[in-house]
Amino acid sequence: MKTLDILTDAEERAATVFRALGNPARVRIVTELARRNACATGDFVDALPLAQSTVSQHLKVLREAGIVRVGAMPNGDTCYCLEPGAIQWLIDFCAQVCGPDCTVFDLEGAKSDC
Amino acid sequence: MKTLDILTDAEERAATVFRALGNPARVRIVTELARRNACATGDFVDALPLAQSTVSQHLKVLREAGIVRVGAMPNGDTCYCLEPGAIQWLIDFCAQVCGPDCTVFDLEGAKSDC
DNA sequence: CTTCGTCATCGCATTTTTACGATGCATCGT
DNA sequence: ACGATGCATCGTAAAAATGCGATGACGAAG
Repeated sequence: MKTLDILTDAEERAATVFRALGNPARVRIVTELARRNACATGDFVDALPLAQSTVSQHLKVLREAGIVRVGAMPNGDTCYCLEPGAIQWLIDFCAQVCGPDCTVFDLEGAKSDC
Repeated sequence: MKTLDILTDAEERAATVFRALGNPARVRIVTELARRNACATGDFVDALPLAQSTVSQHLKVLREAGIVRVGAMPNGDTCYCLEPGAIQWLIDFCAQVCGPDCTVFDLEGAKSDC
């Protein structure tokens, strides 16, 4: 993919986060994580019809996009949590793109140029 | 990519929209569209360091993901607008995933299992 | 020390995405 | 009728993503 260095930092980051979330397995991982607060890798392997190595890859993508964080359970097991603020940042980005109150212009609307 | 039919409809749609937005050029197209309300294809070609055919492809992806809508200017030229509600839907999805007030759990936080 | 359980990473095959030029196809002005 | 203009689509090449088994790393349990 072409680098496209005309983008703002926010746009660049948004594209990265969007891409990371743009996969069914990874969306599921995130929703699962939001629901259960913290999961071991194995939990995702159980919850998804994918091989362990594949799930691990997906977790890596989410980690590198800053959506997910690895930690350790009290018992020492690895665990994944949502990166605090990552989703909120995305929401803020979207809201800002759409304007203050997310006004979207309709083809029929008075504000439209179409 | 594996079908992963365990996903809810919302998750499925979210993954599609995320994927469509997960590209620098397409993020730029959307922000440009939000800023200028309506654009002809040529406007994007001017604004991006990409060939016309490539831009057209990106617009197709955004169309098929329901993020963008084609219409016609008063003078008959084609024009693109943001699909009303598409971004808002995404915001709502994210907000819902995170919980009512987007509570995100920190590794150090009292609510964390880590 | 050895074994087992839990993950990450590697290597590879397949599929998908991305980008481009070429081509087709309307519409507009002349 | 004719040549521009503005786009979409096609065909194709290169790059990236996806998925899996095999392998390695490493602490727990025995």
